Order: sequence, then structure tokens, then C-alpha cells
Amino acid sequence: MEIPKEAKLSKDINTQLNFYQKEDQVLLAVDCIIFGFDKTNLKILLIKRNFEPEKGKWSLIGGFLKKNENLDQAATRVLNTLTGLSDIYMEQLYTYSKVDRDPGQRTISVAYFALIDVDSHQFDGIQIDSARWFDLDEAPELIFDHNEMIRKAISRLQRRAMTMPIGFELLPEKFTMRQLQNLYESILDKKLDKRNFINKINSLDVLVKLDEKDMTVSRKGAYLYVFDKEKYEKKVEEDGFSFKL
Amino acid sequence: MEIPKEAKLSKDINTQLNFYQKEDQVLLAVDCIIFGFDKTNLKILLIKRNFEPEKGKWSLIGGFLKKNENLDQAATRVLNTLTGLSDIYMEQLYTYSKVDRDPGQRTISVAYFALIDVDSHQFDGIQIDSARWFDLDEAPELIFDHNEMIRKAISRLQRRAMTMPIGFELLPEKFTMRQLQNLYESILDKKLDKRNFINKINSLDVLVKLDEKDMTVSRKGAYLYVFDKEKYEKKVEEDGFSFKL
DNA sequence: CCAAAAGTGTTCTTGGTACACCCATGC
DNA sequence: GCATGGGTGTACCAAGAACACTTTTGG
Repeated sequence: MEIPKEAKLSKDINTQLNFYQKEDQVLLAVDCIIFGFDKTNLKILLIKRNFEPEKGKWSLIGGFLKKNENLDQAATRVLNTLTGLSDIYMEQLYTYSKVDRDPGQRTISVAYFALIDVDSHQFDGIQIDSARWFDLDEAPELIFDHNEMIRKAISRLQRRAMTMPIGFELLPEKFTMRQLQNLYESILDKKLDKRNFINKINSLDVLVKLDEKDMTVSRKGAYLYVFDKEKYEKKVEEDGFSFKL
Repeated sequence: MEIPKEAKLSKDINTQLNFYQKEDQVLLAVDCIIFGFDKTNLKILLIKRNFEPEKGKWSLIGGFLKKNENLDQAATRVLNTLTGLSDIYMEQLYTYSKVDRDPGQRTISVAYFALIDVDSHQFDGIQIDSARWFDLDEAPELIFDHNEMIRKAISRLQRRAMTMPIGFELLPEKFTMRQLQNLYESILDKKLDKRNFINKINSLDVLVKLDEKDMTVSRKGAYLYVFDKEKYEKKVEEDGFSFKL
């Protein structure tokens, strides 16, 4: 660890002192794993990269950190610039730093993941012609270490599913129990028992059953529910909100 | 951080092409939260910073990423350079990027945490005169966002305690049940019932009871145990190894 | 009247939690 | 012989897992 032993104390143009001039600088990228749910399946959004290197290959959306923003802001900006989406749940995942991970140039990448409801966010102005939703199990080979990022994101999402009401983010405001169960089955990648699932969810006491039914899928119709954000937040305070399926 | 705005597209000495010349570059630091256990209490290792800015204040140990290494290597190197320790469990925690987090210069820091057994690793050549172990609850105010890093590290460690045999890292090879319980009580910051704890640990079936006793603390003496790494690894394969206390 | 999805409870098993007394030894 | 920490088992309760039939209605 080379500590600048006698760094000069001169102010630079930003009136900031540069104490660490002898250290290497690097490019910091941000890559976003975007999970979407369409009431049936969990998907990820990928794009065909339109610049070198690896132009034309499938990739996560990404960009570079700018001097005047932090990483959360960079991730939000990248998502917004490329998809038009804003006000989206995002969370930092992990930082990838293999020396040769990007053949273009030494780049460290901070991966973020985002959760969106596919149907409610028909990004009208999708800035990328080549963006496409893929089912999790049919995602193509991606550039660099992006497949590894997705694997880690899935396992983080599985953990989050047990400790956060991710339905808030991935489902429309009103949804049926079946849709919620589909969501959990997609995320956990296993079938759940319908009765046990409903009992468990009801015992959490964060949903409100409406008088309204969704008639689009069955003849009988299925009651719609909404999340009760206040109840959820009270629960978090009191006992942390975590469950098992 | 002045990046040459129109760098020539010539191969640099590493025969790498630079595709992203217009992007900002930043300093990437690595900071290490070092947890130690001395058979009774969980502690963290801090140093008095011996260079500007914030010289003389308490701090995590840290250093900067070099061009030819990845972050895991940088964290290992920083730990080794400053403490002489090698072969230590380390794990990447989170990346901190507030624009003004380091008043010296725009710096992004990747936090790592390390687990060591305080007694087995009497770092003979401790390179830092001012390093000191602190109990978790009596740690001083630290520079930058280092206190925040420690909070996050503790909560990660609490999670790890339930899904990994962290005793491998934090205890000497042979240890008593009481020491193991002390470790879990320190990490989880709560008292545990002795009988329930022992029953639970035994049901995990990853410890081997030796015929040998530790006579240093009680007159009766306490049986020593060792971890059975093979059994543990088989368990991870089969059912993931996770428990509750 | 039938196909298709919705809705609904009970039993069994597992695992968590609470709890108190005797043991071995060095002094 | 006593003080100190070591070692041990049971009973209760909560929650998870397995499981099958009836309801509704559009066609």
C-alpha cells in the first residue's frame, strides 16, 4: 500500500486537495440486472450492445460513474437513460473487478438490480431498439461476467423475497393470490402448495382483500388484493418481517 | 481526475485498446473491517491514521486498488501489508461512493471484512504501531463513513453466523463449547440458553468431541472440540447448512 | 352439463423454547 | 467442604408440510 509520504498540499481547480496523486485510477462502471414480472413469469431485460468491444452481443444495461454522482445515482441514471423508467426499486449487489473482465479497458463494475412490474411500466420511449425480456432460464450467453452477475442477483432476490414485500415492486397495485404465488414460485424456482401459501401470506397480515374480482383468467373470477404499506412498515419496526415458505 | 479528452487510439504498453476514453476515472480504495475473537469477546482492529487527511484519527485499515490486481487481491494485500496476516477469511461487503466521503479526493471505497482468531494470530510484525483491538460497543468515532461500514459488517456477520461455520475462522483449532457459545453470543449480541445451544450445535453434526480437556478456566475442565470440515462441506452440498438460534 | 380455475381446514411432524439439578475438581 | 464452571433431558408450544374436495360460471 503506497501511501503518498509527502504529497504536496496544493489545491486543484475544484479547491479540493489531492492527497493521493500517486495512486492508480480506474473506470467504474455500473451494470443493472433488471427483473420484471408479467403476472406469470420472472424475466430479465437485456440489450444487444451497440458499441465496441463486443458490439452486437447480449449484455446487461450499463454505464459509467461520473465524477459528480454516487453509485446509486449512477445506477438510477443509467436505468432512466436507457429505459425511461424512474422511481424504481434498485439495490447494490456486488462489485466485480477481475483484471481482464472487460477486454476494452481495465474497468471495475458495480452491479445493481432493479425490480419492475413489466405491464405497468410499458416504457413508451424505450431508448434501445434491441432490448428484450428473457425468461430466466432462456437468457443467452452474455458479455464479460454478466452471467455471473445475474446468478448472484437471483440468489439475492430469493433472499429478499423472504424479508421484503417485493410484490410492491413486481406486481401491479391490484393482484390476485395466484399472481402472487406465481411470483414466489418464479423467484424461488419451485412449486408451492396453494393452501399453505395463502395461509402463510394471510398470517403475515399485510394484504387487503378487495371486493373486486379479476375476471380475465377464470370463469369464477379471483379476488384482487392490495398491499397495506403501513401495516408492513409497522411490522418491520416491531419484528423485522421475515418468513419462510 | 483529469482524463485526456481525446486520447489517441493507440495501443498502450499493455497492448490493450482503450475504448472508453471519455469517461471519468476514480480512485478505488479498499477498507477492511477486521473482526477478531479472543475466546470471550468479538473485537475489531482499528488504527490511528498516520497520513493526511484526517491524520491521527481512528480508521479502518485501507489502501488503494492497483491496476494489476482485483479487489480480493487488493484486500488481501492491504491486510497482509499492515498486519502481516495471510490466509485469512475475507469477503466483500459493499461499495461506498458518496461524492464527498473522503475530503482528500473523490474516492470510492469497497469494504471487505475479515475474520481472525486473535490469539492464534499474534501478528509478530504488526506494521502499525497504533493498531488496537476494540470491543464492538466501545469503538471510537471513525473517519469518513467507516462507522457505517462497521454497522453493515456486523449485520452481515450475524447473517453469516447462521449459514457458515464461522468458528473455523474465529476460534483456535481446538475450542470448548463455552467459547463457541461466547462467540455466538458476541456476534448476535444476545444471551443464549446453554442447553439449547449445545443441543442445536450437536444436531448440526459438524463438531468432533476430543478426549482432551481445557483446564485453564475451570477446575473440572471442559472438553475440547474441533470442526469436521468434511462433514460440513457434505452438509452444504446436501441441504445448504443453515440454522436458527 | 362440463371444463377450468378459485377457494377453503385439518392432521401430523418438526423444531424452538423454557427450564433446574448434579458433577468434578482445586483450593 | 465449598466455590466454580461443566454437563445433561424433558415437556410444551408454534409453525411447517402434506393433503382433497366443493364452488362458480361461461361456454
